[in-house]
Amino acid sequence: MKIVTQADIARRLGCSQQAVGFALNNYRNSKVSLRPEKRQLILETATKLGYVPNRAARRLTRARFRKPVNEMDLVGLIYFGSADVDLDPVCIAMMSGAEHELSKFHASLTFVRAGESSDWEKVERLERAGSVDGWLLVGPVTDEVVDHLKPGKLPFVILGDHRCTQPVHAVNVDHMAAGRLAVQHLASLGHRRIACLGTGMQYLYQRQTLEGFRSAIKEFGLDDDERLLGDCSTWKNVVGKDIMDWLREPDPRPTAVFFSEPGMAFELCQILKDLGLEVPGEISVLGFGSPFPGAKRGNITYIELPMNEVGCQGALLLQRIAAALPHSFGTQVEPGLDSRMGFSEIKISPSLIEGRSTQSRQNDESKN
Amino acid sequence: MKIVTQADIARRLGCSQQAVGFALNNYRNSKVSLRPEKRQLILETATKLGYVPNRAARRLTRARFRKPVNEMDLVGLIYFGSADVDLDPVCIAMMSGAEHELSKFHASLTFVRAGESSDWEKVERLERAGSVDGWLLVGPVTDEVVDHLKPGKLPFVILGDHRCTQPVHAVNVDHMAAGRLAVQHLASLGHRRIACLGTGMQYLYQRQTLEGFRSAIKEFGLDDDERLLGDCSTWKNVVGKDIMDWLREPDPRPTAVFFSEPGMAFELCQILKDLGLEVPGEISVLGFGSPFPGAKRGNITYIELPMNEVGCQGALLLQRIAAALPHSFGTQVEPGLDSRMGFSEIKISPSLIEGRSTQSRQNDESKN
DNA sequence: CTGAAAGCGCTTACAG
DNA sequence: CTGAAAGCGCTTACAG
Repeated sequence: MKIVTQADIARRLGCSQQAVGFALNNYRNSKVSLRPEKRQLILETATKLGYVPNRAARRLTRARFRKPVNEMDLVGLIYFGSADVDLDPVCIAMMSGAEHELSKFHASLTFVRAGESSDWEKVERLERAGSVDGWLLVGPVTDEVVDHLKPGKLPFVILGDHRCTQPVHAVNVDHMAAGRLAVQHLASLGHRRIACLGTGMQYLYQRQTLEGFRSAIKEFGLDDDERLLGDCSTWKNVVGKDIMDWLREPDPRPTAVFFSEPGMAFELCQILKDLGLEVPGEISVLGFGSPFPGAKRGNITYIELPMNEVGCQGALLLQRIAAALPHSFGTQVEPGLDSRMGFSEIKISPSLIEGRSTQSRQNDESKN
Repeated sequence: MKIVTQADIARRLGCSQQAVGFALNNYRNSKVSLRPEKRQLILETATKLGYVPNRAARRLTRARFRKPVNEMDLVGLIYFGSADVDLDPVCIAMMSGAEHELSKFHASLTFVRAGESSDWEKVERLERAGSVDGWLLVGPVTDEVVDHLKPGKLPFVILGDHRCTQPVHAVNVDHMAAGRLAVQHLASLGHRRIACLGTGMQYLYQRQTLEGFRSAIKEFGLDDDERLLGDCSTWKNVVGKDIMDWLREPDPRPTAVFFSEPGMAFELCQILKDLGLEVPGEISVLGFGSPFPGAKRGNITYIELPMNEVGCQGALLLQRIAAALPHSFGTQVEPGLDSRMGFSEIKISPSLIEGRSTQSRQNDESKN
């Protein structure tokens, strides 16, 4: 594969190499001007010859002018997690989304796994080798991690749940909204007694989901009964046992259950069936999460957590931060996005995917 | 972060920049020679100042001499799979292994998702931008994919199962050996009637596993009974139903079941329990796969498919192929690894992780 | 407005 | 043996 250069195009058209570079890149501070037709001709020739800017050369030139990156072409995704545990599918979904978004502006994503502290060397090497323009962080990111990254001066954005107390750029799913959406949907179907079954309050997302759930219950004036909030953290071991006990407890029984833990609603439906409860006839089930095994299989209504979208937005935010860094020349800095810029905490709204597990009886019959 | 260059080191020591480059890289054809002490001094200074070779500059220099890569620093992993399906954990495990191995020689891995044909543009752009040194391919790789990649002249290695008919460099788990290992382990525990439960013969790995299983059954002179080979492709819908029927069918009943599909042995144990069969008292269970949810939870003996290792070995193979490409100068080419080199099909052996689901009764009691 | 030049950091070829 | 130079492809500053 022959590498096509700006010089090749210039030779071909009998113009200067600089004119080609200018036509292709629109150097912001260049005093060069080109007639539109000529510009057009250059662009056409470039595509015809299959010109792709050489990343290495660009990078090297950047180094010369000690100019911070304003168009990233390589973003590193640091995955924090021990090497002997399988990669979290949620993190992988975010990675996938980020790659998709980056590819739109011809940037790519480098995967870096950081399991132990010695892996910081990898990260630092990439920074020193000048081959990465910014970082996306996924996993249990702590203040310590952030402090480690700051001296490198590269922009970074945290994707998903994290454990930082200092202000950072971050993108995550709006878990409060998810809890609220669950209630809102079930309430709109006429339910007034809605149960919420989770696996504890250990993680922030669990507390946030529950908070959203409870505030919506109050807001809509539904049954605010403590006994409707269940915990099934042990269900993995004793399949169904504790859940059955809990389901028998509240009187009257709820007409709908929101299962606020990703991906287990399918099993819940089985258990309800075993208990002799018809879904959705006697009890509606609303699931939660993405990726969600069994959602299609069981045709379950669920709240989708768009983790791909978190990755996409993270990549975009990183791009924005980079574009806002001060340039070496006098271009106007995008207002509010330079060093005085506040840190962005972007929240992505969940959406609801309708299945049959929340259909009212009439609808169910009319469709059969 | 200040970038430290060879020139910085040279200035500091009052020697030539070329001497520094030579000390650090051992340019193979250079006529330069250095006194060991001087060399040592340079290396020490380099580490003290935190010197890391600038990738972009290296790449650019490579372009000058039109020399094929012999030390890769950026490998692209192309993941073939539709964008709306979650990433396969098996592929992700291979990616993780590859990244780990690459990081050992200071190379990194770029993730490229190719779901539709338009994504070829991404791949080609990376090649034309000169920013990738080789490819690792995961997913349903076909001859068509390979043909698409060949003109780029970059070395590539396929990881895991694929659908190519032409000779390629590939690394995969040895599924035949997995089937054999299952029988061997159970036979060594005294079992003579071993069942094998899978989910069909659709995929090559399924046929291979079964082939290994059957050949070992014959080899060890165990019960070679067709009825011991079960299929539960429908079990996802009708939990347990068909499997129960099948388990009742052979008479006498098997004393052990090898579940030849990744990751469902835990559920199988539940079903056996429901059937009133004690594990491992009345029937032993041997699982299969990696990642394997529930293996630890259920303390199940299983055959581990080391997908990480597949990734590692793939990265190493790619490195070897690159190193064997002809150089522009007269260095000896590693024998048998240049263009006349055969294509490598590396098979990684699975290993067995012992749990309690295959313990004999005596052992079980003695441990309680 | 256009063209020639400088130089990023590196590896190699060439001259003393 | 050592040193100065060439040049990869690009972006920017400088001169006509």
